[in-house]
Amino acid sequence: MTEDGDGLPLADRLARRIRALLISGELSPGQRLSEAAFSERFDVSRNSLREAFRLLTKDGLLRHEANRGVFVAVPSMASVIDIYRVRRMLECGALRQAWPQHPAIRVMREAVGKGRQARDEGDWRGVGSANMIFHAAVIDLSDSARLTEFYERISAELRLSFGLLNDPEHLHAPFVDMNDTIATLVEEDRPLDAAAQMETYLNLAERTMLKALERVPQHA
Amino acid sequence: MTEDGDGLPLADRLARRIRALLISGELSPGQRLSEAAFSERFDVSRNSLREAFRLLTKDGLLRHEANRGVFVAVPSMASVIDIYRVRRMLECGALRQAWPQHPAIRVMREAVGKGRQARDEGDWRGVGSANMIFHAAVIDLSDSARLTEFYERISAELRLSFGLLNDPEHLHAPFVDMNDTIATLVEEDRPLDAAAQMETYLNLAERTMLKALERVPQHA
DNA sequence: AATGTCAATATTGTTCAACAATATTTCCGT
DNA sequence: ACGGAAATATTGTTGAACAATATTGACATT
Repeated sequence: MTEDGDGLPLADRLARRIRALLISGELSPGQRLSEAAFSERFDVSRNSLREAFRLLTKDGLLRHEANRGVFVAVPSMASVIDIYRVRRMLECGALRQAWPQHPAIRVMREAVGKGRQARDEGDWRGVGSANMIFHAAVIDLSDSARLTEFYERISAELRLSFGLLNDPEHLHAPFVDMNDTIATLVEEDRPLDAAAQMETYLNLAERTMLKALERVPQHA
Repeated sequence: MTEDGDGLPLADRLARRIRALLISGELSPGQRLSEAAFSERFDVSRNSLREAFRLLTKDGLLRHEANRGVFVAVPSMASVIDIYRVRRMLECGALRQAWPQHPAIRVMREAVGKGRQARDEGDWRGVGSANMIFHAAVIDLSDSARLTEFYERISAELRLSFGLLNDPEHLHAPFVDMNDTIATLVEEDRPLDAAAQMETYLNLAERTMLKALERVPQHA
């Protein structure tokens, strides 16, 4: 189950591990990542670590300041707004041209089920996770490897923002039913309605997110 | 005028230089890029070069095979199809929500002018260049930094495919007038028509591209 | 106490040399 | 011509080194 990516180069594996730390919130936004400390921690050379840092910087998860080192990116309102702009473009676009027998719809439907169950059990983390799966599946409707990869990056960046919030998982809960509606609309071959519903969803989610972000103390 | 990006880290500057070689066709698809040869050529260490290679690999311009090295990516029909899928999503999406006073429209209009002039002078390279500017400006209509950056990557990848063709620039020429039409539709606040026109454009361009690619001998 | 200066220290940026692991080529016997 | 083993070259990764830049701390001045 735990695919470690053994064949991949060290830097890629490293990047993956650090990414996991980032989205799980074990590294806080703004925190400085010392090359010496991390190469020690992961027991790799500084050179290999630097390659990994570069990848994550390109993904927008780390920020690089010349001669000062790399820092965990600090999500801003601007970045959240931009990310939701991207999501509207990609997710609504994918839905609009969706075809009702597409295999990804099965994944969407399963994610809705998982989300509902998790919500009923009060498992907020599970709700969030099911939500991620749902929206990734929506992107898969477009059948584009490049869009899927790009969305992964955007999604990781958004999770960084969620990490700032004190009570992040509750945000997802109200959206389980909207996912259900969207899935149903696609299944019924009403792609335009599905896209419209997704736009409503994303606008609401964006507002909720920004509102929650507003009352986060420091952006330092 | 020649912004060398002096403040940037060496690896980034290197990546930029190599990228220029790639899209200008000085490095052919499939070609192997020896670490030793290139670190010699650019007078940098192997480590720095490897960092640059990693960035370009992430951009899809290079391919990395374990213990065998990096190669210039060989564009396939599949990649062209995927890229045009992305372009339809992004460019049509950007047009659909375009607002007639957006500053990017000025850039689009200027690009149309440049393209027309270049075409009339038989400057096919200029036509292609103007075309690039036009479509990048279309993306800018979305006001998303992340989409702009993503499109840059996609665009570079597509240029790699053009490099395979024997007579690449002629492909752009017929599209100058379509760009004009699209710009006009946006100016007249008919974003849906503009998007529809763009879809026609992209479908046609994709077919043309695939047809031209079909008669390229080796894909080795 | 607050501030500015300058040396001492730590960190990043980059290079180089080394070696293990893996590919590629060369050579040789059949 | 062919298969296979030895020789060679390349990548993967490490460690140390040093220059350039940033941070810290001590000290003197106001």
